[in-house]
Amino acid sequence: MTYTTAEENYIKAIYHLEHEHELVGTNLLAAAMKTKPASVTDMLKKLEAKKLLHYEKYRGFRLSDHGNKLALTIIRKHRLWEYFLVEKLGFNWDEVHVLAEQLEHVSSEEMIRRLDEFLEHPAFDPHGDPIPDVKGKFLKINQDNLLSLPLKRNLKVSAVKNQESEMLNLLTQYEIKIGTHLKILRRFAYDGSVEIMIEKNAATILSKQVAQHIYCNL
Amino acid sequence: MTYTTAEENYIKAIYHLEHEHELVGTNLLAAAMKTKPASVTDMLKKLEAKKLLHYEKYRGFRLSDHGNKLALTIIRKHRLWEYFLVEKLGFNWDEVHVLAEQLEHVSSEEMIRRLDEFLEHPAFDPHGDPIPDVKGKFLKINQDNLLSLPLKRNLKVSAVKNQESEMLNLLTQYEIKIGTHLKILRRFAYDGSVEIMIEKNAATILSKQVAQHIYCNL
DNA sequence: TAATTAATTTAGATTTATCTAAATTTATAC
DNA sequence: GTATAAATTTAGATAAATCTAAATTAATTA
Repeated sequence: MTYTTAEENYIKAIYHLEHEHELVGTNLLAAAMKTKPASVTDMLKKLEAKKLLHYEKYRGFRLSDHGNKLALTIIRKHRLWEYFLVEKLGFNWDEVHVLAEQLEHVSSEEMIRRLDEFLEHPAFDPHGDPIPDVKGKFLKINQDNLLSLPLKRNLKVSAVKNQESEMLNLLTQYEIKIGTHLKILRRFAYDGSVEIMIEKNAATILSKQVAQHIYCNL
Repeated sequence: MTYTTAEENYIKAIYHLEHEHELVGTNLLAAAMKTKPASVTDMLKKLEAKKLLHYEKYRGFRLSDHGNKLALTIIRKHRLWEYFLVEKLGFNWDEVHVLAEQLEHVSSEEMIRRLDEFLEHPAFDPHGDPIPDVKGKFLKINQDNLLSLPLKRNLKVSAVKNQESEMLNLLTQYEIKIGTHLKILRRFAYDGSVEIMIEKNAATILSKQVAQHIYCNL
């Protein structure tokens, strides 16, 4: 079975939304895909016909096991290419997401197997996200974002869950990257912003918007 | 300006046909693209609108300077990816053409510049074809195929101009690859076949079909 | 439970790509 | 130079993708 780029992008988006939201509907998916709900309905039917999701009209939809597996192979490809672009070609972590979106649709199981081998089976991509193996398994680490972690503990940045280059640029500005040590000093209820100390530097305040995408482990 | 995959494939095909044939017409191009002449005409108009070729209806067409430049960048991408797949991922030379056809359409000038650097600026791809540099320049070597080269001279295989894996497989069978030394013993007028000696082995006979795609220099 | 609102789907229009068959132009033969 | 053949283009049909607007279903509220 082969899938179009559009189909693959839908499957990937549904996978991510299912992990980020309790309920995933046509409207939410339309917003994520930057298209209209009517177009989403059309695609849902196509994806159901290809057995990638369970779908009952007006009631909802959910990835099938098959769809879930496909999503993981696409995510695997995406993250392996990101790793390649940063580690081998020397790109910055904020430049690779868009390129990987193209490369992930190049289809060859064998090529990805060999790429994985060439890169020596990396477990995490440059943003700290785990790379699924051939079977779709990946390491889960105990991590949470700066809005929920406890104050005054030594934290280490493990992932950044927003890959727009504007966001990643900002983090570079703050000198925050994967592995950076930091401590949460306090939170401001008024706007949700968070005061942190990065490594041994002076304290800085991050907006709620930024803080919620930074994940750390203790 | 951006180009669709279909447009890029047409430009590449026209470039190759212009170098292999005196006259390139709608029918020939249709055959090369495995489509119908009417579809070719439609595309020719699109490519002319994008200033990639000169076109006068019923009279003929030819790549513009701009189109020629585009063709060379696509060929550059294709051959760099082929080199990567063989040298870094360990593919055989007969497996990479199809993959490179997909990778060549991933668009990023910067990525190709970095890939070229990572590969240390290779001058030839795994089939012996020259890789154009950023400006579209490439090394030209004095080579000819086994149908036209002189008898009883020491020759070295410099390129193979047919990248179907059936052909490349056959060559592997004969133990012929880029760099192999051989000598032409005689030609048979009846069917155009060619008797050669490969390295220091016993003599073998190649069909005209095979011999015409093997290029050597003295 | 009926009325209202929100979410979702359907129907039909639009765009793009490609095909077949017919028409046109150019090249070739007599 | 006219007739014939070959190459090319045009016109119109078909299929896929995506949109707008209207219709339908489900959820919410009184």
